[in-house]
Amino acid sequence: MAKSILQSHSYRVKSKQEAKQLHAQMIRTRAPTSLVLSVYSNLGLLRESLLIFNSLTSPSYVAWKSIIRCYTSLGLFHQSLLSFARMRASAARPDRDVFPSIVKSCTHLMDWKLGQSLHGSIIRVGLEIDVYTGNALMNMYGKVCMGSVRKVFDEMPERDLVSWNTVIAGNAGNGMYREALEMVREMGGAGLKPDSFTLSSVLPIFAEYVDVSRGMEIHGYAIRHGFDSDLFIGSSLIDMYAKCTMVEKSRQIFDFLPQRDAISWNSMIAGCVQNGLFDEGLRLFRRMLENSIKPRHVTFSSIMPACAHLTTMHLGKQLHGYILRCGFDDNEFISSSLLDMYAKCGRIHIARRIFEKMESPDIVSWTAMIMGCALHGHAHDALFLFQQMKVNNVRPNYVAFVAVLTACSHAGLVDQARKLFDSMVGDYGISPGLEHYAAVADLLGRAGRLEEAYEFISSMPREQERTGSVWSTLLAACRVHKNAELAEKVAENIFKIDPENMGAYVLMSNVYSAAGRWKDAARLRIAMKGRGIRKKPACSWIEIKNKVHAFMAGDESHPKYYEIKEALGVLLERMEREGYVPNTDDVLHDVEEEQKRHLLCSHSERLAIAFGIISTPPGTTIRVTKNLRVCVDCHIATKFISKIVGREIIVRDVSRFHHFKDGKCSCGDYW
DNA sequence: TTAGGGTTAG
Repeated sequence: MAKSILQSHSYRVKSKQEAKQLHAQMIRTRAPTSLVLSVYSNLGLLRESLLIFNSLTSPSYVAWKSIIRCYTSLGLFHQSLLSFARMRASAARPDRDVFPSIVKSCTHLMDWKLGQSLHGSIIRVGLEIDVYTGNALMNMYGKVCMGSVRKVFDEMPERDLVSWNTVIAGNAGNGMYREALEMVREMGGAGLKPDSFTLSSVLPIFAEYVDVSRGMEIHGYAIRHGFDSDLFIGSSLIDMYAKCTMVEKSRQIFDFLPQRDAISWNSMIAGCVQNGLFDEGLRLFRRMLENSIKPRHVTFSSIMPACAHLTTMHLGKQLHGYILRCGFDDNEFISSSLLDMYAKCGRIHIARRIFEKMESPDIVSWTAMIMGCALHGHAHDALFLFQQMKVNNVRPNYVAFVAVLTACSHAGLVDQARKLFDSMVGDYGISPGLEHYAAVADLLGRAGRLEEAYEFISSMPREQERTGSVWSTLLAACRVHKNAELAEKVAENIFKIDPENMGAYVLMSNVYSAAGRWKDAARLRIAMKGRGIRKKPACSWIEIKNKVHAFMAGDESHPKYYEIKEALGVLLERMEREGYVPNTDDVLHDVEEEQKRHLLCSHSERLAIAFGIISTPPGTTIRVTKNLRVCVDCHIATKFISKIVGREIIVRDVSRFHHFKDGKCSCGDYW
């Protein structure tokens, strides 16, 4: 009697309060305790469930089942498996409604051995035909062996929507995109319609393919079926559009989501950062915190590249502190992004320390570290790391070769680079891209092997990749080696592809000036003006007491301008006494020598360095960042300055770091 | 019993 009352009640119980009331009623009617237990466990009330369970001297099958399912649903997978073992020892036989939970626990704990033996038990008791059990098994195999997923799926006598979704997710998760999409089609043939689970497996595929038109088809389907306000679909859509470079669309979806969790915030933040909207990414991150959404580990690896690209150390350091407090510092993704940030912000030693603490660095960690060395001109460290990486059975990929070739190109290791280039193609079958060609071509050119460089660039198989920037490196080399003839040939190639290439105009006009062909130089400058082409303005900045001070070339707007100018005057006098001779080669303007000297002194990096010197105590390291390459004269001058004021001056230009100390620079004057 | 977001790029 009591039992039937309870059974009719139990599925309607929705709150703890109701459950308690029912419990009281059950005690009065002397209902079986295992039923009370199932009411509590279905609500995920572990404390209440355990109180009852532990009072049982010999728990029934129903009692075991309840407690196991309660553990699994709360994510307490170890306890769930432990209870299962105890249940078996007590001779209670497992049945259909306990296996799915157990298999799920196994899956989360990645205990594949136990999972397989469970599969054996399931077959022995003939439960492999059960849909729920089969689905749980497929889900487990989806994380280890797709072959087994197919096998279970093919042998299932009955399949439901979850079965299809599980196979599709398995295929998608294992990079078998074609198969996944094929199954979505087949599923329609079996009379089942894709639901929100299906879509959230499919959307990341189109994100990966950068196929926005098919992504939009899915978006349309989601709208028609009311899935577009689904939290999961929302983040997949945000991600898909962002990966297809349509961040505005991502933002629209984000702004209109009825609710947002940490993952939707993260998708949006990552979307901004991946598309170069670093400030916006950081703004959103702050807003996320203001909204009391706790960042997850993924959030940190998404936001860190923003600090790296903006070279804002103090922010990156704050985040590092946060990461340590959260205990996320052993996460590979976070470590890689952290070491990259430190390297890009000039702290190569900290980057190295983080790298060395990593248990098993993956290809990205190695590459970030190699790139960091390249950035700081530590070419031999980079080459050594590249070897070590291979010894550790990490196979170099496209990006790794970009990094190691960059290291060579920053140190003038031309033959090393050619060997690496050949090995990339011959040993690893990687087809070289623009970046690889650019690095080698740059090296050949600067080594004076101009014709070889010309042939090398001309050998690029894909014409569309022979861009202005690849040719420009050679053009710059032609200027240095004063080969006006080849330069003209190169420039012709550039203007054919990219008639607006401002850098090429400037370089070519420099080539003509250097060769004394003033008329030609003037002709080009007029052409530039006519086309409205202007040089990218130079800008340098320095962080003093967490405040960024920016200087443009010839900038007189800084409140301390007169002190800066005075300091530069004093420095110039001392530099000249030490033997400094201004190098006016880079000064394009047709002006008097005296004015050229003045122009050099007003270069943005020099203003920033002088401001750093007068704003910090003696001995403090000066760190300046510049948006273009350091000019030849400023490089010479900074070496003198470092010696005169006895300070280390670190300048990060657009491609690398220069560490100036005692009158020398870490780049060995090769940059 | 099924789902979404992450690190490296002259």
